[in-house]
Amino acid sequence: MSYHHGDLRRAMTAAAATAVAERGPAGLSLRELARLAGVSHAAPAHHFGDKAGVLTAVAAEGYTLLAAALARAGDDLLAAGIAYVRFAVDHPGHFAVMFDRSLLHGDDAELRAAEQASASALAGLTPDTDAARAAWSVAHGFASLWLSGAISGPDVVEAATPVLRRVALP
Amino acid sequence: MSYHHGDLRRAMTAAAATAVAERGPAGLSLRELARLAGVSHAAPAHHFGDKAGVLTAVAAEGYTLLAAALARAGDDLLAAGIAYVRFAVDHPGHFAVMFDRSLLHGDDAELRAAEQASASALAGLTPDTDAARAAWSVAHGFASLWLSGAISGPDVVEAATPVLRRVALP
DNA sequence: TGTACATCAGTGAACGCGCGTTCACTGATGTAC
DNA sequence: TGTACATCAGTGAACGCGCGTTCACTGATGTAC
Repeated sequence: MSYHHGDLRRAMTAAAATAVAERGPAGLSLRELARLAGVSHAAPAHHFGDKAGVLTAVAAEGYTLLAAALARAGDDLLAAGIAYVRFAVDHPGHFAVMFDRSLLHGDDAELRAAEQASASALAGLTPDTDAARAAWSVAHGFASLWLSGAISGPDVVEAATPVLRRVALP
Repeated sequence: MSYHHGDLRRAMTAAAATAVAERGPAGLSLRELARLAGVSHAAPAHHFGDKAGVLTAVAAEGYTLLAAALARAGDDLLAAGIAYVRFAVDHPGHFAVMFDRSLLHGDDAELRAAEQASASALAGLTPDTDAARAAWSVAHGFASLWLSGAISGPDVVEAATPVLRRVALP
């Protein structure tokens, strides 16, 4: 690795997401992040300013990934719900950070844009607000409970499908 | 206030719940907790051992409160859902800590008993696992999204009712 | 093709701070006699 | 009723540690000529 890392910013958001997935947002420090990325302890601040800056970048990345996953599901409520749960389980570090505004720079432009993208993907699923909220709530709740270990089983999708179907059907 | 506080343990869990509600579990330190309770910095360790001990006590209290709230709802799925959401919104500090096992002493006897109590209150609502999971998921998801600000409105119960009803109806 | 220079990503030493932990202690309470 | 003693809740000084922040720096890259 040369003096100029080349893609340090990306390497650090990836390391941050992994660390958050393992020990929660509380456990992350800029110095640990630097260690994980194999870089001096002052480097993270150079790119992100502070810890909230790092987590904001992770959250923005998360919203972008989520929006893409939802878009792939088209207008099928059940498929979207499964995509949502799968996203949360596959990217627990991103998921943990996305819905905790107190950890983020809420006015960050990149974050806002990414949020907007996934919000409209969600809203596009159904014109009925309550139906959309119900679909979002089950998917979000199931994902959270699964991640916390409160609901468990051999396979997430298999466990989630019958639960999501109770709301997805018209 | 005398040398012996008298009910310091209770005062500290209450202060901890408030602090967690305001700034999240990450923001809490034993020294801050001592300050909030107006007591020397070594006192919290005397009662709880460490930070996880404090949060475990808060979580146990939360599960006990939740079990009581669910019991009051009887076997009405919708009423139970509303009670769940209300509990989360009224006790955000407890709620934030209850579902993050990494913050707790998972083998604490008091915690396990309280969890057991609210688990059986939940399981008693319906014999159908998927229906119970769906009800739990919507309530949990709605409460989480509301607390994060992702869903908002003038009144929680008013907003939650039509959403919960989509799952509560047989 | 070669040299000079600007830019900026990343370094590393230094600092002050809040933290958790330890430990000998002190003051209040309850109990035995 | 009074004294002696055990218990334990809470104190406060001291410690070492990891943290974020600052800042003068160094090395790599790109561009002008």
